[in-house]
Amino acid sequence: MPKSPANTARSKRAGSQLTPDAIIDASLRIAARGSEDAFTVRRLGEELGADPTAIYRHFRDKDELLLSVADRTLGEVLDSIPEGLDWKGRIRALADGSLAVALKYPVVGSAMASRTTRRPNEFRVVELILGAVMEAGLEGAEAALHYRMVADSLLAYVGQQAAYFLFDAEARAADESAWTREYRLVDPRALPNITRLSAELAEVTDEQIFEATVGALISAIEKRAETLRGPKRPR
Amino acid sequence: MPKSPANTARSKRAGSQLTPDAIIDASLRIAARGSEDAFTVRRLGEELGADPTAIYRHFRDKDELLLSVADRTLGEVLDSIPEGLDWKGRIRALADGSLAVALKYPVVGSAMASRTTRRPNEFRVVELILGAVMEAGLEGAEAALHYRMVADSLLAYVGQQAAYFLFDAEARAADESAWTREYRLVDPRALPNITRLSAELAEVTDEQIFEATVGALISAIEKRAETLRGPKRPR
DNA sequence: ACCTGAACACCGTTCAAGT
DNA sequence: ACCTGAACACCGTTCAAGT
Repeated sequence: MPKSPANTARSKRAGSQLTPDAIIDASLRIAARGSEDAFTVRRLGEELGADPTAIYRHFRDKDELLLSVADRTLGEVLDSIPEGLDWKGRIRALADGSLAVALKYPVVGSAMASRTTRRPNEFRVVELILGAVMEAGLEGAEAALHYRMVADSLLAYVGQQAAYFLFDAEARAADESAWTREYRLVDPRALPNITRLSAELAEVTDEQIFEATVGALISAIEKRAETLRGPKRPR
Repeated sequence: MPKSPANTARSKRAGSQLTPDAIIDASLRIAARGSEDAFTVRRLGEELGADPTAIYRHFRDKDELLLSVADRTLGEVLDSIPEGLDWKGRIRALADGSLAVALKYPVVGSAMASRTTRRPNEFRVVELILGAVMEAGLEGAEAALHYRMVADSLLAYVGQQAAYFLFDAEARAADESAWTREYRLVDPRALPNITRLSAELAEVTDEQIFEATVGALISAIEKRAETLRGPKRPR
């Protein structure tokens, strides 16, 4: 903050002072551009108006930067969850928020899906899911197991969606036409089920699939809690 | 097959004749080495005893090669499913087989989890799952939706497991210690659920999680079929 | 104390040249 | 008709040199 005459106009030289937060901000701006802009160290330098290698002064390597970026996006997910929901509502809100944020920053969502960030917001998510499964009626090892089921399944699903979203538009269109076109042209003798359902297969939407998946996870928790609560009662 | 004196000893020059199948075989050999050996075009050339760029004579690019390799591994999964199982058994066998094969060839499993190969064995897998959900009692749009739920969830889960397996041993160990160590050192006031369950969290196994996830998918199908079959009957 | 820029060891892919 | 090998346009990261 000493003399530096004007650090607004030419941001390159004078007011450089890179900070971890500024680097994370720039990373999110690039990530939000999806498949239009690769998330590279050189691109990041450009976005910051600094030398590409400057970030190594603030993060050990690209992986550590990505973990920090991921934790920030986890914060966005947590902020999107309203207060006062019951356990099912909280899990649904977490699921919807995770998908939305993963599709907003697809590079982050796809790269971090199989990772553990071990940063503050991750702990808050764990706490949230554990609270939900305990409110549902699970305890101890059962609560821990079902937390992992929800967390791992959701993260995997959302990560794959983000990875798919990262393809450029042409590659995605080719994949999608598989459902609408190629499944209709299949040998009816060898593949009778596909033949019979080719029209219905083309009409399933991503939203329906996600809703069914999240619903399956919630039902599993509910059912397990019921079984443990009243093991005597016949069905 | 003309003169070529000896194509056994020095496989490099004489008996070159690369074929797509030979390239896929070599790819699987490299993929099976997991994190010990990167799956690169140059490594593939080495494994084949040929110039790295020779594969471009048989595959448009690395992505197309990977899709072909993936379809071969799908064949391995299908071959591992025994005859005569009921629908639940077939889905479980498919799930177990997919996980096993994805962990056997982690590069393939992780790269292909968000893709559609549109090759023969993929159609056979679709046919199998559709048959299972129809045997469970679902039809039309419901069968199509639940097929997608099973396929997408399973593929995502298995793909993430494979991606995680691709880290080298040190990085994995660091991630695992998070469960056993860092969760015990958390602020009990801010994160009471984690504090209470830190011991149980450390003891959940991957096998339990996968079993719970697959069970949740099967239960969801069963429950939906029940609801559609007898909509009148009260619970 | 932080940033720069050349350099290194990698990638996937193209293309003229060989046989 | 297929393979070779130099070359290109990229990567992430290191390190001596600048300020």
